[in-house]
Amino acid sequence: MAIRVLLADDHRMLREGLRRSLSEEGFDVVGEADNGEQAVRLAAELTPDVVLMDVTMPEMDGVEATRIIRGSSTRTRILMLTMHADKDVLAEAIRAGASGYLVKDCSTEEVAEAVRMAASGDTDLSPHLAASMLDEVRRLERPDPTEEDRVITKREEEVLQRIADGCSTSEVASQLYISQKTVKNHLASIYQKLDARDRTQAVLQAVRMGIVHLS
Amino acid sequence: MAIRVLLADDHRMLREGLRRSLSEEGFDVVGEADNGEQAVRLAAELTPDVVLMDVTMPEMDGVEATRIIRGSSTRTRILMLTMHADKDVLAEAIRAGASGYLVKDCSTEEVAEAVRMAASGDTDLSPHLAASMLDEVRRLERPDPTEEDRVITKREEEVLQRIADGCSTSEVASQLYISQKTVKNHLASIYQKLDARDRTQAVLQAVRMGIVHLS
DNA sequence: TGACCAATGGCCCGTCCGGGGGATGTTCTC
DNA sequence: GAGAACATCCCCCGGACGGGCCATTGGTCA
Repeated sequence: MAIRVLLADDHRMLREGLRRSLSEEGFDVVGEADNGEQAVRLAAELTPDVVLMDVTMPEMDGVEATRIIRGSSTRTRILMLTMHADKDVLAEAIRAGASGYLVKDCSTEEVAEAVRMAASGDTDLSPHLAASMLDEVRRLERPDPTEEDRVITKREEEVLQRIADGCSTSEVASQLYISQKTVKNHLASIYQKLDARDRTQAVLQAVRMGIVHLS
Repeated sequence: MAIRVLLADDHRMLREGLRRSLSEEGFDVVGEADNGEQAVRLAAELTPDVVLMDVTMPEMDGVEATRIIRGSSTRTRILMLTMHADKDVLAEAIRAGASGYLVKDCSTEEVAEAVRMAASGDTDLSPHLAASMLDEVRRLERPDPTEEDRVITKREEEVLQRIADGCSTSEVASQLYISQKTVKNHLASIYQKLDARDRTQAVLQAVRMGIVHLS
C-alpha cells in the first residue's frame, strides 16, 4: 500500500514538480492545496498519511494549518517545507505539531526518506525527533553560542511592539499600566541590546530581526 | 532538435521538479545551477537556448546574473522566476535583459509555453514583450489608479531614507547641505502624506509602501 | 502673467525623548 | 541564602522633536 501524500504550497510550479518526483518514488499524491484553509479541508477529507506543508501561504499560513490538522485527532503527519531554516518559525511549527521539516534545497531522495519516516511514525517518535530538530535549528541559527537565546525580554518586546504600532511613551505606559519612566527604562535597555540610539532605529532593527511585525 | 534549458534556482526541490516536468514536455535540461555565479559559468559553457533564473539566489542574484549573461553576446534568452510579481524587481530584471518572467504559481504548461516563446525569440520581440510585461506589472501593483504616481517628493524621499538609515535631523541637514528647519519642513510634509505623527511611524509606513528600504 | 507648488529658511514654543543618577520588589538559579 | 536578572518607580536635565507662522526663490502650467 503506497503512502498517501497531500501537497500544500502556494506555488504550483513546486507542487507539480513534487508530484512528479514523489509519484516516481512510489508515493500516492492524493491531493494538492494552494493555501492553508484548503490544506485543512483536504486533510480532513482525504486523510493522507503525510502532508507536505509550506510555511508561507495565503489565507492561512502553514503553521496555523498544522495546528488545526494536528488538533483534529487524525493520524496525519505533517512535514513543513521552508525556504531557509528559520529558528523561530520552525520552533513554532514543531509546537504546532509538525513531525519534521524540509528545507526546499533538498533532493528528491531526502524528501522521500523524510516522508517515509514521517509516515512510519505511528509510534510516537516525534517528541525525540522534535527535540533533535530543535537542536539542529539552534545549531543552524546560532553559530555564536555566547549569544543569549532571548535577546529581548518579554516585557521589552511588549513595549517595542506598541512603539512599532504607533504609540508614544505615555500611551505605552497607560496601555501596560506602568509609568512613563518604566517604559523609558525598557526602551533604554532595548536600545543597548539592539544597538540603536532611538526608537526609530530600534523598531527598524526589530523588524529586521523579526521581533516585531508590521501591522 | 529539442530546446536546451538551464535551470538556476537555489532550491533543489524546485529544480528537480522543473527538470522532470520540462523533460516530460520534451525539453532538454542541460544543466542546473544553485547560485548566480554558477548560472553565469554554466550559461557560458553550455550555451543553452533558455535559462530559467530565480531572482533570489546566494552568491549572486538572478538579476545580476542576467545582466552578465546578456552582456556576453550569446543568444541565450532568460526567463526570470519569482515568488510574487514585484514591480521593482521585475522592472530591473527587464532592464537587465530578461525576456520574460514566470511567477512560481504557474502550471507546467505555462512554463513550457513561455520557454518555447523565449526560445523562438531570435527576432527581437523582446522590447514589445518587455513593454507589455511592464504594463502588466504596473496593473498588478497599482489597483487604485486615483493614487498619485509619486506620493512623496524626491527630496522628501531622500530625507526619509536618511532617517531610516539612522540619521538625526541635524545629520540629515548636514548630509543634504540644508538647514535643520528645512529637514523638519520636509518631515512635516511627509507626516501629512503618510498619515504618520512622528518619524518612527513615517519610516515604518514608508517601509510598508516600499518607498525606503531596510539596509 | 498670475497661480501653484516644491524647496529653502527664519523665529518661537511646548512637548517628547534619551540618559544620568538611585531605589524597591520579585523570581529565578547556583 | 547570595546573586543575577527582571520589572517597577522616583528626580533631574539638556537636547531633540513636532508644529505654528511666515518669507523667498525657482520652476511649471494654464
